[in-house]
Amino acid sequence: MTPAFGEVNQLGGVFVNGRPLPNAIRLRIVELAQLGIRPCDISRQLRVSHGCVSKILARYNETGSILPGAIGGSKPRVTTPTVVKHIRTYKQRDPGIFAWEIRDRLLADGVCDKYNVPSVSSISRILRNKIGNLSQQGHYESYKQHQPPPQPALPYNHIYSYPSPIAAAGAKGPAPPGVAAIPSAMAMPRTWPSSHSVTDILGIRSITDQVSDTSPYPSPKVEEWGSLGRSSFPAAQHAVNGLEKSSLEQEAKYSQVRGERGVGTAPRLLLLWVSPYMTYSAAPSGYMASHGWQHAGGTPLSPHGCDIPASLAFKGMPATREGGHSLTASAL
DNA sequence: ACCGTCACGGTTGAA
DNA sequence: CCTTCAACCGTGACG
Repeated sequence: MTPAFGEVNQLGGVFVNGRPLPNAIRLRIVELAQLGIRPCDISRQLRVSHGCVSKILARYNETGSILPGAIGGSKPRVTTPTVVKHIRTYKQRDPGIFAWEIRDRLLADGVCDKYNVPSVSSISRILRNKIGNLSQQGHYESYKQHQPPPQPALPYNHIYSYPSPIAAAGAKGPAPPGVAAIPSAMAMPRTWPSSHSVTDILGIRSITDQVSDTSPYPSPKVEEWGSLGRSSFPAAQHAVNGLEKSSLEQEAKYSQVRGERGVGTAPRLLLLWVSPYMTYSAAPSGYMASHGWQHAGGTPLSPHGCDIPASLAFKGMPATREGGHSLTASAL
């Protein structure tokens, strides 16, 4: 069951057990790190456990992606790409072929042996799910690729206003075959937006500016996010319209500005007091949706590869709009 | 004080 | 449909 509410960690941050942190936060972690802020301070500011900060940064350094890994599913056990290809061929040649006949042929043609031949039900599923009407769809390369998920149900958690666990870039492990792990061009984005103030970068720059919902910053760079994902980013669209409201409201009740200033140790930082919940605000989804994230939905360029999102060329997350949030910045 | 690592309890989604 | 199970998650604790 998807918990409607997250839990609160020791630092006061909200999280949903078992689910990835929202991209907005992940991104922020990387952004802050690139500003030279120490992980421990990032952890405190964003209220994310240091273990998590550490993990996200490590992953980012390794893969260039801020995205979480792909969750769930399973690798094909018998339904390998080769098998699928053969099945497709059989089906094309004889559209009326039965699953059991396909099975026999796989054996007869030596595509499979009796130990790894797919069951009839597996074959049926393959026909249904992967081959469908065979009119086109020639690609089977990415078994993990989500199909065009028709309006996904509500995302796991309204707290995370942005939709969907972006199926992540297979951020983990070795880059998928054939895909350069990190396209140098985007790998290590040191490109910062022209603005240099921390607040700008952090995205608080203008809560006020945020009113307009198209990105306040017609950033050319944001687009790079488009290369995001090997998988779809299905919910992006609907999220924008659908859920954010409610999630915002929900957040709103949580947000409160903390009076304290915590982080005693980092006098040099500009402290950003963001309600811990703010990061869960809707803004990011709007942001993403309005920029290229939708990529996903459509044509993942490189089905499994393009994990690498990209440069963080980001002009700062729109932190929040809608008044419900508390967000204050205080300098020390 | 900081940070890397990992057990834990959790979710997800293809098979 | 339903169940399995291996993938991933972030936290929290340890060293």
